[in-house]
Amino acid sequence: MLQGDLPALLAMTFRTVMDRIHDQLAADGFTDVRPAHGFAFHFLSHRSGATAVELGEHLGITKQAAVQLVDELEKRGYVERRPHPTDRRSRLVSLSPRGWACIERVVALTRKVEEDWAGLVGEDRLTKLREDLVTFLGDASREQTVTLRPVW
Amino acid sequence: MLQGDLPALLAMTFRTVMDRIHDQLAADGFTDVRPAHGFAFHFLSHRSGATAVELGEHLGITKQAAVQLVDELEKRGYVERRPHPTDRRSRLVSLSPRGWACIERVVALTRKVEEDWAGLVGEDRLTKLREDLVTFLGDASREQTVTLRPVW
DNA sequence: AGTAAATGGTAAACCAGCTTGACTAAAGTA
DNA sequence: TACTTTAGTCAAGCTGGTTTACCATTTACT
Repeated sequence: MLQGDLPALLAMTFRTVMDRIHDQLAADGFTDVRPAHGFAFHFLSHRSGATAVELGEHLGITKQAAVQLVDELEKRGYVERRPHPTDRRSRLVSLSPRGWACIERVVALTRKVEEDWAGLVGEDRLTKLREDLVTFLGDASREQTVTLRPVW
Repeated sequence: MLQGDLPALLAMTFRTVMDRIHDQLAADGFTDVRPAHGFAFHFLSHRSGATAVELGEHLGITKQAAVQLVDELEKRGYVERRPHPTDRRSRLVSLSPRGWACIERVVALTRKVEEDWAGLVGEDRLTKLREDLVTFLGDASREQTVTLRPVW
């Protein structure tokens, strides 16, 4: 192991990070969150008060699947729903205190990973790595839509 | 877009590469392959003649799921099965000519991606990027098992 | 050699997380 | 006012896995 082409290395590295964060999250009592939830959290943390349809569009899933996901997150106490102020068909979804606590934990754990990596290769190389990835994505986005979504 | 923490960048970059390879593969007539198949192909290309159980272990799925996957790949002409020479319970799975053609195409497309990336940031930085990822994986493998498997 | 345990594969039921398609009710628009 | 669009619901179905149980063969042990 510990070799292979660049795409494989990217996949393994990402997988490793996800496993690590997932495990530590579980140790902190957040046992019922899947990676897909993380993307929902991230979206909701930036625009608190989104509709299920908007969430679905962002995650690249149907509105039905999005509603189902929100149902689940609501049942587990991570999000809250309230009636839309002007549109009586709609309901606004936002993070609950527990949801905020979870995403803050994820941010902290992510930062810790980056610190560890900086310790291994140095701030300088890590910065360049980040820049390079952004460069690749910028190049790709000329012909493809670049999204942050479940990988496969 | 085109920002975010390092794990998100890794995910987006990987996803972008996979989408690109998947699309180009489809353009070459390999329309019925999923990413998970790629891992099976990679495994089989290195040790031609593996059992379904071994494949399952490598992919991190049950043997039943592995057999199902092989059934599918056989039906689509990517792998062949022959009786195991010494163990009459078992059957050996290996890549068919079409399977080989597919994986060779994947290798070529992957190489093309890496060339494009080298063109964007230079051979030198790309090499360092690769080294850094290997470093991260090496570090992680002290406490976790690092595997090349579906990401989530 | 004889028997028990392990192993490769099969069969069937089930499940999660999505999809498609048809629908209701509210909102926007001509 | 009438038509179209939109947010969400309901129900059925699919995919890619899992669990449980099983058979047949091989391997290990005495």
